Amino acid sequence: MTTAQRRARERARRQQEILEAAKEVFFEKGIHRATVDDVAAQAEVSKGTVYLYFQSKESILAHLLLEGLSILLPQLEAAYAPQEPLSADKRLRQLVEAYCQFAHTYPHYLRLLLALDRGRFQERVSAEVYQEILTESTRGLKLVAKAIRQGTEEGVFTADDPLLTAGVLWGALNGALNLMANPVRREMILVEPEAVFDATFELFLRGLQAHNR
Amino acid sequence: MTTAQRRARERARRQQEILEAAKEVFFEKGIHRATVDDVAAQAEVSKGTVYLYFQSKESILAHLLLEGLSILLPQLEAAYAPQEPLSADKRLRQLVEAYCQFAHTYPHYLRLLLALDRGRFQERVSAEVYQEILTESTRGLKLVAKAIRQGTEEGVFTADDPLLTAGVLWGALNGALNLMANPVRREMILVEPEAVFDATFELFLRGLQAHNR
Amino acid sequence: MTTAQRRARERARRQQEILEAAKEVFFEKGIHRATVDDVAAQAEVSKGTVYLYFQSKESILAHLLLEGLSILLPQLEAAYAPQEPLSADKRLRQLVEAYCQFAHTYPHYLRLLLALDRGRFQERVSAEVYQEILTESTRGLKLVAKAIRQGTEEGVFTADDPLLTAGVLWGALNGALNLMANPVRREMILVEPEAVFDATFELFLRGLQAHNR
Amino acid sequence: MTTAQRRARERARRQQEILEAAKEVFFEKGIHRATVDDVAAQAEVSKGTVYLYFQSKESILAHLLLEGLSILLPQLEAAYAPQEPLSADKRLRQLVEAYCQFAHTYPHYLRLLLALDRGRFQERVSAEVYQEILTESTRGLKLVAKAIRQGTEEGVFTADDPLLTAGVLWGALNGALNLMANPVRREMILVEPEAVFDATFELFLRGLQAHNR
DNA sequence: TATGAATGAGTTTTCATTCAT
DNA sequence: TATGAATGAAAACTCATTCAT
Repeated sequence: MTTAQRRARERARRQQEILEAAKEVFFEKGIHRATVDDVAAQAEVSKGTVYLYFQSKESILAHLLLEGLSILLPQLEAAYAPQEPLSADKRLRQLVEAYCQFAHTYPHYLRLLLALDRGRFQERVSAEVYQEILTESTRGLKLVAKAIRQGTEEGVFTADDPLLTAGVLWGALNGALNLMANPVRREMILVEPEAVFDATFELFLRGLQAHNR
Repeated sequence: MTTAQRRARERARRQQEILEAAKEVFFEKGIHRATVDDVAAQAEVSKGTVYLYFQSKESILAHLLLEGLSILLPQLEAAYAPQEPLSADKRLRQLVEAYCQFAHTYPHYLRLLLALDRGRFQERVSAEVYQEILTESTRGLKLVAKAIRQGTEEGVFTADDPLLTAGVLWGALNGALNLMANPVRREMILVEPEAVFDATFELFLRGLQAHNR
Repeated sequence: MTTAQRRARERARRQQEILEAAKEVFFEKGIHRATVDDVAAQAEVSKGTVYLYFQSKESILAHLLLEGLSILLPQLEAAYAPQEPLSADKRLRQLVEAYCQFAHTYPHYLRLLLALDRGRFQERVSAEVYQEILTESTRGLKLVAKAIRQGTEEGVFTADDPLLTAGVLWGALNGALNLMANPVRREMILVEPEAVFDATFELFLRGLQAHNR
Repeated sequence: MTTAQRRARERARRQQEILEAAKEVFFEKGIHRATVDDVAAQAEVSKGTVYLYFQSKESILAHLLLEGLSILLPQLEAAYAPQEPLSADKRLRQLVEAYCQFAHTYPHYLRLLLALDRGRFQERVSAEVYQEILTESTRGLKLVAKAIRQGTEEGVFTADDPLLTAGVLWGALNGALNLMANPVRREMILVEPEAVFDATFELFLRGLQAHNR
């Protein structure tokens, strides 16, 4: 039992070490250019060992993604502050601020989240991991939806389908982030990235509040 | 003279054929997985011929992108309808509908546009092509900004910086499209893609119109 | 007849133009890196035309080589000065000086001559051209041999086989030129190229003159 | 420890095997026409494996060159016979004979040495390997220079700059070898290669000994 | 469990040469 | 005679993944 436990802990630690190395390498060289060799070298293990802990390069990516979500979600939950008596407006604002903060503090994780599309995750990743990514992502979205629902119940927001509206906000914010992540498009807009992010939320909020009409 | 003309036409046609083949292949296998070999095979020419018409794989992509823009832009311009006396509201709505229409009719081009980020275009593509992409993209955005400016001048919209606001709309709509393009996220929202797109615009418009406050 | 003549002249002129272009391109980009396309572009003709006048890239090279020889040989002949009453010593010295001069004035042609080995001339070039290269090269060598023979007849040189001795001189001088053409070896010797060339000849001459044992 | 040692030995052996295969292939097809695929096939390993042991095609060449030098140099050193009391004349003769012997026994390595010019070694090869080539080459030349210096000190040779004179000899001998390596030129001289080599040295030696005048 | 050697298909790109017009 | 589009065989190099030890 004890041995089994130590084994499991050892294994988890090693996996974490490799993940840490992958993070460094992926973020520095870019996901495409970084090779599994690079990851192994950075983790100071052999390439074979990497494959002992992860079934594929994509799988490493998926775990990294999960890690990003595991950072983001507590922050969103804290921002939502379920136990405090807060206005829907404030709640939403705090959620968005938390996301903005996350985008700013962990640009690499953000890039991963935004690029979620890319990899052939579904094919190359174990069903559990894929499921977990889905669950975690949804959790975030549901917090937003909950804040919106609160607003509609309090009569300050107008939204028929809170989950859809949360999706709209989520998409719009990501759209803003995506837009400004691209040099071509940045040349088009000519303001700092944050301005677009903020403007997006303000506009969205105004739309949400415009209940008459 | 006639010979030269025919030559030029032949050349243009062949280039178009290859582009068509590339479109097929890129859209079916995905940009990453499709190879120049695939393109050549699809176009029923040799690989060398492909390189006779395009300087690199990225260049093919860029031309495809340009083609997409050359479809989208006239539609946006028609939607804007400069010569007609239209309300800003209507103009904006028509622009967004045109974009939605485009997204629906040419999902492949859309994917290209949304994926613009990827490639290292700037490095692998002739300066002219890159410039053209930038110019064309900007033209679309400026139409949107113009409609918004008209609204502010007419007192129906509130927007300090029309170009920024246009960027917000553009980003938000793309965000919606992106969101729904991803199976993971589609599973999260549980409505059809168009609904998110429409909801995004309606919310944005309401925000724009909420001039008091 | 006249028409045929003009045709022939036209053809010769065109061939010369292409050769000129090839010279420029080969010497600037290096023989390996220069392509037939480059040559055609420089000559302002189509690639097909190049192949109308030369059977292969190697053939162009061979003709260039021939051109180099056609510059070098008159100079060697002038240096030999058959009609003047000259000492063998002087004659030889003049020949070597002429070669040194040529090496200095036409480094590109020299490179071609020294690299004669490289190409698969014999296979890719018409028998006539190959024969001509051989004949021309031999003519130069024979001049040197003649000067040496004169010296042995006058009793100032010791050389059993003048042609062999001429070959030795020729080889030694080329060896010196080759040696100094290479950066690795230049770092080894640490003097200017000309010094090695001159020293080679002086040593050779002394050896030639040391007739008493 | 033992494992590591065996690994290292295994690795060295494999590298040697590939080098052996490369030698065969390069020497048979010529350096230009031989491909890395050929080398891999000859070594009966995959192409990837070749690149596991050598960073580039040029690098293989460099190692081959180094191998040739590692054969030649001990023979030159033995020929110099530092501990024996020998006349400079004899020493030099032995050095040249050793070189001739090498040229005869290892014509392929010789070809590599003579063709050293070609490749862009400096760019494609690790600095260490390049340095080593330079060092080894220089060592041979210095032996020759030392013998010449001994001769000048003993008053039997006349040479202001022994290193330069050694370069002259080295260049002349290589020139002779080069000359006879080429079919075109061999047809010109009409004697066996060795004769030119020997004649070169004899003439050089006589020049060196002609101290009066 | 850990290693790292081995794989080999796959990638983009080049270029001498041919040939229909 | 001149054109230039088309060819397609190479070529060098990469890298995710496997597997014997």
